[in-house]
Amino acid sequence: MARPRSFDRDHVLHAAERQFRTTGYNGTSVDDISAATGLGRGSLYATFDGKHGVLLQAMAGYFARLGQGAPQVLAGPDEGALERLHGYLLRAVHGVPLAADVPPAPDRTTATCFAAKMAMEIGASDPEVQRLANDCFSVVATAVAECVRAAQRNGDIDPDADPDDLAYLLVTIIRGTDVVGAYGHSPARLTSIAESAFALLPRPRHR
Amino acid sequence: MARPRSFDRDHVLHAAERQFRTTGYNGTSVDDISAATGLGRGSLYATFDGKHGVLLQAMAGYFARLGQGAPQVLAGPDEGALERLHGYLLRAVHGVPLAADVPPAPDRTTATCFAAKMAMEIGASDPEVQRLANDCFSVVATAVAECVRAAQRNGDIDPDADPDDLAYLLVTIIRGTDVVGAYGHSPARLTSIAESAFALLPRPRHR
DNA sequence: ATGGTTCTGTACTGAATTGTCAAATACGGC
DNA sequence: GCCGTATTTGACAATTCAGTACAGAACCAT
Repeated sequence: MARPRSFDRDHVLHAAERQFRTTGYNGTSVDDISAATGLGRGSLYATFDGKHGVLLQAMAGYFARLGQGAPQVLAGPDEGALERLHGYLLRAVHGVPLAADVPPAPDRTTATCFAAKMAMEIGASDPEVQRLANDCFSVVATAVAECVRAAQRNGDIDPDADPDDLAYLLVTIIRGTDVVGAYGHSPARLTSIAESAFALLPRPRHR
Repeated sequence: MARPRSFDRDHVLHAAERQFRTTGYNGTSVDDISAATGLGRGSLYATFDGKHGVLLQAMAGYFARLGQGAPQVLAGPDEGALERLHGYLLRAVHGVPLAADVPPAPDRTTATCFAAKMAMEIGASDPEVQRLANDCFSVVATAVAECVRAAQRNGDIDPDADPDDLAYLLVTIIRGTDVVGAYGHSPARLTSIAESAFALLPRPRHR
């Protein structure tokens, strides 16, 4: 028995995420968020507790999408595991694959990992942001490691390799391409880097 | 016949770099720079043309250090090339090796690449920053590629591997560890990632 | 010593930003 | 149809910020 919300919470957070992506955290004012989301200042403070709250909840939403999308893309039968890994690596470079059917890359701004960008800017002085960002890393690394294990079971990756170490390395490479992309390199160059990484994966001894 | 400068230009730019590293570009005010460098606003504007000018010149100074340090650490006889690459990879993870004798790592803030941090924050909307950051990338990648070629000549790396592709991948990995470091991971974890990367380098076919 | 030139520090202005508040509004239950 | 409640809106004050201007200080050459 009261006035209901006139906005969709997830939609607002997604718009805020876009804004934070393009202008950074310290580079966006509350008015920017207000303009991007269509919400007034009052509503922003009442619902999300200001700029910082919007960021935390936007990151939480990103994490939720990631935690659902990454396993969905990487999980599956052992036979196709290596190929799934290959596809993930290539697509991740042009935008974190959140689902199998989601198109890969609009532009570079949306291609980089939101958590990585925020962690790089303010993670060192904001423990909550750092923790949320690391959660995003972990959920992806775990899904990748599981896929590596599947590929090992299928005989496509050297069984002596530590799947967790390999997963950390692969996700590190993907994050590295975010940085290289920020340098202005072309998507083709980033693809080439991802292919090089894939080519170096340790194969079984012989046969 | 006039009053000389009372400050050392490089020293000031280095202090500004530290400030930008810790609070980001948009997170630092001119007063912050003034406090960090000891220079008054007037001098800052007269000498560096304000905040943006300070950033550009600080990045130029970083680039200069990089352009001198990276080749110095990586260049040398073919015999030790692989080991130099190994050492560079391990040390780069804890701070860009600017010279052979410079100690590796104070803390994480100074360990990450200054150019990478600035490019990630404002590179997309600041072509000058993006270009300067990419110059930093290029000068390191070139030195790494040269070292890879040396290792190939010495029979330590598969001669069929493209040294430029390999160099891009290696530098991408190093930049990736900057991001993972921003997530809060321990130096030991970053070292482990670097070791994994080194272990995957393509060795010659056999013998 | 002295004058001219450059540097240094501070005060100032206009704009931007943050967080809060109160009045207006819209909806659901009765 | 009416009322209570939560949302929305816009405005407000206090602070911060960037960039400029100006006056004083320091130095070197003569």
